[in-house]
Amino acid sequence: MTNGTILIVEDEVKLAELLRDYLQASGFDTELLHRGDGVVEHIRSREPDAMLLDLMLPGMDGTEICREVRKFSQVPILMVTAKTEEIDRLLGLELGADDYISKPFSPREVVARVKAVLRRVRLPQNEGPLLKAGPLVLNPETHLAHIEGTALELTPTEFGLLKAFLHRPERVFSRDELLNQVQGYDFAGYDRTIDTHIKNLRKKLAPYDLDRCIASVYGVGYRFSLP
Amino acid sequence: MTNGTILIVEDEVKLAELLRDYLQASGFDTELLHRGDGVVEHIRSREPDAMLLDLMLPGMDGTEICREVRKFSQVPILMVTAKTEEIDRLLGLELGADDYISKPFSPREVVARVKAVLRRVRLPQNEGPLLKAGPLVLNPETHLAHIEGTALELTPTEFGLLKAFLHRPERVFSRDELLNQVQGYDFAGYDRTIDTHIKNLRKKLAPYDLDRCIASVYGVGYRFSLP
DNA sequence: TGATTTTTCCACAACTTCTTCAAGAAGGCG
DNA sequence: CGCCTTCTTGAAGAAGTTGTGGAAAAATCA
Repeated sequence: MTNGTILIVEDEVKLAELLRDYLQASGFDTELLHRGDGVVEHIRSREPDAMLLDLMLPGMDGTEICREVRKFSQVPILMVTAKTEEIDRLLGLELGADDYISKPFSPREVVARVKAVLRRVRLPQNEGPLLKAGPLVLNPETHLAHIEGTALELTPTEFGLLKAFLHRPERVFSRDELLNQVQGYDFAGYDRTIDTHIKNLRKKLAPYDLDRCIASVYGVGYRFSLP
Repeated sequence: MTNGTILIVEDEVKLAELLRDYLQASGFDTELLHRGDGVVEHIRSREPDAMLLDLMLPGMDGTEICREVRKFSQVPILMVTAKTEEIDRLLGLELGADDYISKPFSPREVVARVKAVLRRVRLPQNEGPLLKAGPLVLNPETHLAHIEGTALELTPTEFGLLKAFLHRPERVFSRDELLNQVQGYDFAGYDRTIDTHIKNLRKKLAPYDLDRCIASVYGVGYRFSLP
């Protein structure tokens, strides 16, 4: 299995081959181009996973390539420039590159940054621990709740309740357990407080006909289950 | 704040003290050892940020120290040798040192090379690729922020906040997490300091209509998300 | 050092959420 | 069916959280 394919666009052949060797040693496939013209077509047809793009190229300028590619692809682009000072200028151009590396660089560093960019790009895909039940989706990380694409506005307590329920659907929770879960500590007050929260939660779920998913178990507590 | 702690291992006391003075003038903390034995233990317990290591030492040889240290630590080692010709031999030994300096040297040069080594070592940790969200671009390496081509003036704390946010958009950060992220350590004081920074950050983002990207999540913390 | 920037702290207002309570509805049981 | 217990629900005050301007303290720069 390969970590991905990296396109190297660099007119200094020796340098390009050095990068190729290092990237291959790290488990990447590589493709080499030594001129700027043809790069855009290459990306369109071969669809590499990332591109190392030298700024100064015969045939077609790196900035131009970047702009063209961004019209149709979000492929990660790492721009290689001759001088550190140039990076600020390039940033101002809003080319849409993902990283800028100035020469001279160590190949090891380049590999690290390619990996970093890929990691970042791929991150959003492997989603975190989502809690789902039918059309209902809870994301503990973002503290957002959705039903069929529309956001559900929940208070912290309501969110905590639903989280507990979705974590163990069908299971009956006593009021004490729910309070504990939601407050993080033992609550000494009125022991029917949770009823009110359940009420409010049901009200918010009602428009989606999900309020009846929260069933009360007489003398015991509450249970969440899909119809 | 100090730039780091440099361990100087050099048996000529006068020379060692000269180096110490120059390094301290450049903002480094220093530790001096005049014998080879005990260096390995010193590194293990004190964990300096880099070491200047003379080759010829009473007690334990520099090459031997280098090999021992490399068994457990990647601390940057700058080897100091009596003759230029020796460097080639040392290179052949594959000691794992990061730089070789031959006597006689100017203290100024040594400081420069210490800085260079530290920069090289720290780079991969500190900087990552560009952080982007919509029109907003953060460059962790240069500590510059841009929106639509114009620079955004941010204080270190504001930059750190935005960095944390852009690193994980959508995710909710608690105030503790944000403080930690920004200060690098646990902060015990007023627990709403972060609110003020958020306030200031929002103010700076407002001209671009990006202030509403920072949403407060009641009872939890703050979240950054594009509209 | 003095000037400037940055960070921290505070207090008040505005706002959101939580808790409490009481009355009525519904469930369980002989 | 009666009686008792448990649940639902609306309303209102209590409690907690956040936004904000501005001042004090600390750090940084020249």
